[in-house]
Amino acid sequence: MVEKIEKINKALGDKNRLRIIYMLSQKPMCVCEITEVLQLSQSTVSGHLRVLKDAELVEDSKDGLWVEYRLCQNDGFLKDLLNLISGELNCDPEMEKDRQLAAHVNRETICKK
Amino acid sequence: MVEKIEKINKALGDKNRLRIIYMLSQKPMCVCEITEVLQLSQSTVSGHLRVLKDAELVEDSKDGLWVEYRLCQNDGFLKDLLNLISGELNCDPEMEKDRQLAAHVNRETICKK
DNA sequence: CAACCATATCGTTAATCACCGATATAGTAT
DNA sequence: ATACTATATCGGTGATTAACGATATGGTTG
Repeated sequence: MVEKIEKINKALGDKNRLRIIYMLSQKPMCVCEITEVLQLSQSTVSGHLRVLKDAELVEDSKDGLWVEYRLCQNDGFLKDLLNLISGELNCDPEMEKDRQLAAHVNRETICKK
Repeated sequence: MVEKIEKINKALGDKNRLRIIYMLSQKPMCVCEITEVLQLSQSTVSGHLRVLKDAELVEDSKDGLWVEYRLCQNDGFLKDLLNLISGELNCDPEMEKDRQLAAHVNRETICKK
């Protein structure tokens, strides 16, 4: 349906949400880790994740106190789309920076203060 | 660059622009023909086309009095993306309706009054 | 059960956006 | 040159959106 595609593209039409998608294409992350990398308020990040989840680009699960987010990979169309976009973002230096930060970020360390 | 992808997805994050993209995936069309199918004001359609052109999803050329729009197909990423989305839209009954209207619409007829 | 924690939701604000009618533009035809 | 025509641009309006701080939620731990 058009509305579905519209919603997906709207969700992907924001830089910070693209940053989230790109990081999640590397590994699942919890909200505090994503917040740490993006340097936005926790409520803003939570809002972005809601938009991505509403568009069924992302799904979540509990890990103790944390909520872990990961890319939805069931649908063929979605998988193709996310691969295409992640592939394109690979060349971006800003994404490279996020990727390195994301690789070293740790939920226990972040929340231990 | 992220900004480029962001702009493309923003452009595709609107139902009427998706309708335009889908019609153009069938054949090039001029503004008055697109306007006729979408049933929006001419200025609104012109605005949508500008957004699509700014995102380099679409290009235009003159045909006498008319301006004809077509999909950009040079870039590999863009081609893949547009194929993916047009393919998905194929199953949508609303798009099917647009396609039929678009097939029978004629610039001389529209402007002959 | 009480305190605590990570995350979600709420209320607000400033910015962006879709839409329209009216007008400007630039090319064609008379 | 003048009139006409298809399209682009302008100005305004109501709706949506990204951001924040403050607060609510609901599960975990003491």
